[in-house]
Amino acid sequence: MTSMRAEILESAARLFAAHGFRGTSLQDIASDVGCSKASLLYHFTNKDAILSELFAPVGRDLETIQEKLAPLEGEQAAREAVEGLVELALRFRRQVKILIVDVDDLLGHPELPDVDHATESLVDALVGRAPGQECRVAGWMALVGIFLSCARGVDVPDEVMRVELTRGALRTLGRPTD
Amino acid sequence: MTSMRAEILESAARLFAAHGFRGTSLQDIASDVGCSKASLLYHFTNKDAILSELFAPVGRDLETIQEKLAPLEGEQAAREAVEGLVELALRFRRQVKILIVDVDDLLGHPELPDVDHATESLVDALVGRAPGQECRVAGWMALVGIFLSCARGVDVPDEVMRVELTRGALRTLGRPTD
DNA sequence: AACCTAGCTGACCGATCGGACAGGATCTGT
DNA sequence: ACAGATCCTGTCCGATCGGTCAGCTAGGTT
Repeated sequence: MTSMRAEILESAARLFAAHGFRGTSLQDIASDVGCSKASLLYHFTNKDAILSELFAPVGRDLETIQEKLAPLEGEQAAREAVEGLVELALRFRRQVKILIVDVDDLLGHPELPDVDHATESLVDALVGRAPGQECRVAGWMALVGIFLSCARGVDVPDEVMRVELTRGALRTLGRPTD
Repeated sequence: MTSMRAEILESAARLFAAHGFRGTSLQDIASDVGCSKASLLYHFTNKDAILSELFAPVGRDLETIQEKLAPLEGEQAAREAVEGLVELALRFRRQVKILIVDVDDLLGHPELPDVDHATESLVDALVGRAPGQECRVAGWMALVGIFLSCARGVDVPDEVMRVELTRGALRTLGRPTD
């Protein structure tokens, strides 16, 4: 049997995905795991800590992407940023197994790493160099769409999805796919 | 001064946008309006009714789009569907003034018109005819992105946005823009 | 004056929330 | 056998939730 902590995280991720963070009570998680609510609060200091731990890798990955992106310029930067975000989205889906549902609710959560700001910086870096405001909006669409697609748990093999998302995002950004 | 009902709807829309449906209490709305919580429940039967009224036009518009889409085929259908959704998104932003934040939370709400199913049908009709599954995912991205862009309140003039979104969505769908 | 109605409110309700805490159960090292 | 640590739970708490209800107030009708 896996550890209690892991089970809690797994259940929490699934329930947060299904009903949102605010829509999932500690009792809901405890019932799903099959333990008491107090047991949750033994392993995690509070409800926010559960969410925080689920999102920790996301914050780190976003930082890594930004660091890799910083010295680059132009089309290469855009391409790498998109691929980085796709990578992140895929890992999000495979490993952490949390499916973002009420995205903005989560992003605005004070306990989380500053995903919102990090993403905005990426988008600025990504589409700021593209001609006009058109690509800015389209870029937002694509990037938010990437996360949302993963959030909806679109049932597509990872490899296929990777290519699709990368191409789709680049296409939306007004760049040729190859 | 505008009517009490209108003020409640306006405040509710703004607060739902800022903190989500579950994240906004009746007391929050009442404080924002400057009336008592009981007054809200005099004008609306319950909290769900407020949300329901805010979303009513969306359900009607989606039905209209579907009806117009039904007899069409191929590329024309895709184009019209996208434009219809853009139209909807713009009206969403201008008139209703509600900014969808926790999208899936709202879409899954039992009191709402079946926006989720309607949207899915549209996406199926829209990208089902495109070659392969690639466009399916990309289509999802684009459409969800359209709503999300409006949800984020991207500050772009309507006319510009309309063109951008239409082009962006069509481009993501793998169709030429003109 | 008397009455009715629409709009609104304070007080209250049961349910549920996140969280605190003391203590039971089990295991390990001595 | 004993002690300590680890893991887990039942119980309780204050706060807040959505919602109910009796009643207040002001304006119009008779």
